[in-house]
Amino acid sequence: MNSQKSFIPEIFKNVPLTKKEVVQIQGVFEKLTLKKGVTLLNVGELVEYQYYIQSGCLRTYFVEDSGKEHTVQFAIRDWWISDYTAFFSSSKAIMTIECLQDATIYKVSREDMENLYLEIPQLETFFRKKLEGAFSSFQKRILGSLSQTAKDRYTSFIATYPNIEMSVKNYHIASYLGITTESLSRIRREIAQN
Amino acid sequence: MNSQKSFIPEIFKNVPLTKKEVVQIQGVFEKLTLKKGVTLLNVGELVEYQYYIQSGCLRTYFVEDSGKEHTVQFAIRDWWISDYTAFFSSSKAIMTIECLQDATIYKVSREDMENLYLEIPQLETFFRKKLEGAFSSFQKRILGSLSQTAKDRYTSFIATYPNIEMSVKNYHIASYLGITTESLSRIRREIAQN
DNA sequence: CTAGTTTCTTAACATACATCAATTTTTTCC
DNA sequence: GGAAAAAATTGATGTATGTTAAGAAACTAG
Repeated sequence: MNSQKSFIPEIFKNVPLTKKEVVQIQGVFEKLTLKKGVTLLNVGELVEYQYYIQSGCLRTYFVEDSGKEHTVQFAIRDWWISDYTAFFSSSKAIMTIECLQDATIYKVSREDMENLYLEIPQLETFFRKKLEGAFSSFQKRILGSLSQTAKDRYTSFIATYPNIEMSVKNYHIASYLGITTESLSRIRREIAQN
Repeated sequence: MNSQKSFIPEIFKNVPLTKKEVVQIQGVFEKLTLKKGVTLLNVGELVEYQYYIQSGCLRTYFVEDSGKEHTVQFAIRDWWISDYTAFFSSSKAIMTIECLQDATIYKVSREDMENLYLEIPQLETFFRKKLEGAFSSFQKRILGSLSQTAKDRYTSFIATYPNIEMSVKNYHIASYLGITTESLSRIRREIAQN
């Protein structure tokens, strides 16, 4: 039945794993295919899973009382996504995860991962390092929001994430940068002119 | 000589450690006492250490070309501090760490920690969970900067970190919130009046 | 291919916060 | 305890980005 190559070595690149370990890890992952527009996680739901993106594009966003949306994270090929604040504390989602482009993803529960860490410590190291990278990115984003104009933040965004820019709407980018779609439009015009 | 109780169980609260492990860990930590005003890390220096705060108050800040300062992190009792982006990648500091109140701290190198992780996996779990918490805080801060007014961010700040507010200058808080000291002053007046 | 819907753009006006320039208050330290 | 330095406050004015409202452009689905 299972003639296709395992996706596990692809996810855990550079992590040395025995065949037995690959099978064991594979057992706790579940494949999902998502259509554009689908909601993967709703506000108020218990967040038990995080998701590895094999293809497609998703975003996590927060909705204010006023109805305004704020994109916290985009994810494309080889990224992970969840409402991490809720995931880490096994609590209820305050954010929504939406599929922006048809996607193939793998889900895994926090509980299963924590159990695997005990048996395969290099998995914990793998995720710790991912987390260190994400921490640095967030810090950079905070610094940007403190020190850069909207135009500079947009320019950095498209330079840093050209693949994301391609697959999302401008108003998604605006809600990630913390500006209105109208302001982004003006910024784009300004950039196009000069 | 060493009649005082080890500080290690205090740092790694809730981590089960044998006496031998405590001694081993203790061997890679070094105690420092800092006077208010001292700079612990300068821009351009290789970042090999992170620091655990036993008492006192420090901050990490970034200086723009224009000279404007942006506080990225405060740290008080039982917090850790570093220029983490540089620390995680063993590269050069882009930020400065400054002592704001006389402090007693413990420093440990990334290399020593990574080696300890291999022998004492529960230390890696401890730091991974710290990192998860820090990740959530950063996410919350990004959401705040996207969705809240300066006044709301200030109110949240003093509610969340009353102990920090006590030990730092208003202009430090302003530079953390991403506003000028003049704006913070107006916000404080407004709050005092109502 | 066309009608309807979604997304993007533009313009006029509003507002939160920044800037500049004093002045007052608080802290430091001899 | 008083002079000097540092920090906080205040007012007048400027600016980046938001808001509202409309229309143009780009998709989507029958």
